[in-house]
Amino acid sequence: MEITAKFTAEQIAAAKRYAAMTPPTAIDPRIEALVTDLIGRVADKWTMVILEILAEKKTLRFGKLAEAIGTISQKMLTQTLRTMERDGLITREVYPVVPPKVEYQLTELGFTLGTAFCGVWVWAAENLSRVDQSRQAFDRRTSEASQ
Amino acid sequence: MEITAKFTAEQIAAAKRYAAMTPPTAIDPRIEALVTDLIGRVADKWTMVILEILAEKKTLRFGKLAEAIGTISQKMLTQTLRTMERDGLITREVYPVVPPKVEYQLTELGFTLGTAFCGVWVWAAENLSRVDQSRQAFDRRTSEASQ
DNA sequence: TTCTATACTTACCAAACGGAGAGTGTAGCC
DNA sequence: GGCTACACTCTCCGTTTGGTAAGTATAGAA
Repeated sequence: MEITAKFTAEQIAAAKRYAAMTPPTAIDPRIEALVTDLIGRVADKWTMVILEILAEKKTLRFGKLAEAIGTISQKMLTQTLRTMERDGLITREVYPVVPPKVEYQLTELGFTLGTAFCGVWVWAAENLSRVDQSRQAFDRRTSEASQ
Repeated sequence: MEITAKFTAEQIAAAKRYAAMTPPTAIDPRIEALVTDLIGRVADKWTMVILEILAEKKTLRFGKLAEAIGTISQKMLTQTLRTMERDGLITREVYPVVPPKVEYQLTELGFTLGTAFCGVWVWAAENLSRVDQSRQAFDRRTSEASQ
């Protein structure tokens, strides 16, 4: 699988270890709510993309990051980076020069989150065509049904 | 401006191993876009919760599912379930009785996705307090800075 | 003096999200 | 005849999201 080249063998092994664990049952609902909330914030499109790019490129300036992502607006990039910094996923180093220079890096926390997401990424890559086929079949069924 | 938190020697070593093991790879951007898109759709709050509940309870009717989730609106539940069915994550079995009876189950695809997400779930549970501390520190820093 | 580079920041606006609440269909019970 | 159960389905409407475009700050080059 091509996509797995993005991750180290180590990361993939870690993801598989996680995956082998049975999902936790009976959990304190307050904790559960917090975890769900955290996942909700962390699991958005741009956060994942940035996590992935920074895992690969190590250190990037704002502009280079924007370039690497390709389609993101400045506003969203700033916003996402700020949130990630607040959550402790990345570090933001400002050089007091003109024109400004700011470098972003993953923290260890960000790195481990990337590792955890690795499992989802691999799943998505492996099952892309299956999902696609399922969607097509579904759409065919529903359009027939509506006639 | 605050400057970076430093990595431990261990983390730096890990990062170096990681760097050594990860040659820059070129992935078909179309595949990448599709995967990102797929993850984006699949990684939303309700999908994850439903995945989790169905993994545990195996088979549930619409009403019981709503009850198990607790806070979801009918509209969102219907919508999320329909999308998941389209993506091949769940099956929807309709019994032609009155009043209606509909049962939902995970497919194998849905089950494996739940498994993949388990890693993120575990990460979130393990790092909840670290993220929380990071946020508090960040908020303290920024409120100081704005005075 | 004017222009350039860079990382934002702000204002504005359209689209999407998502909740509340009412409506739908119908077999069987009272 | 009227009521109930269940799984939707639809409408209205406030909130959130996210894009575009313009503005900010300032050292150094031309």
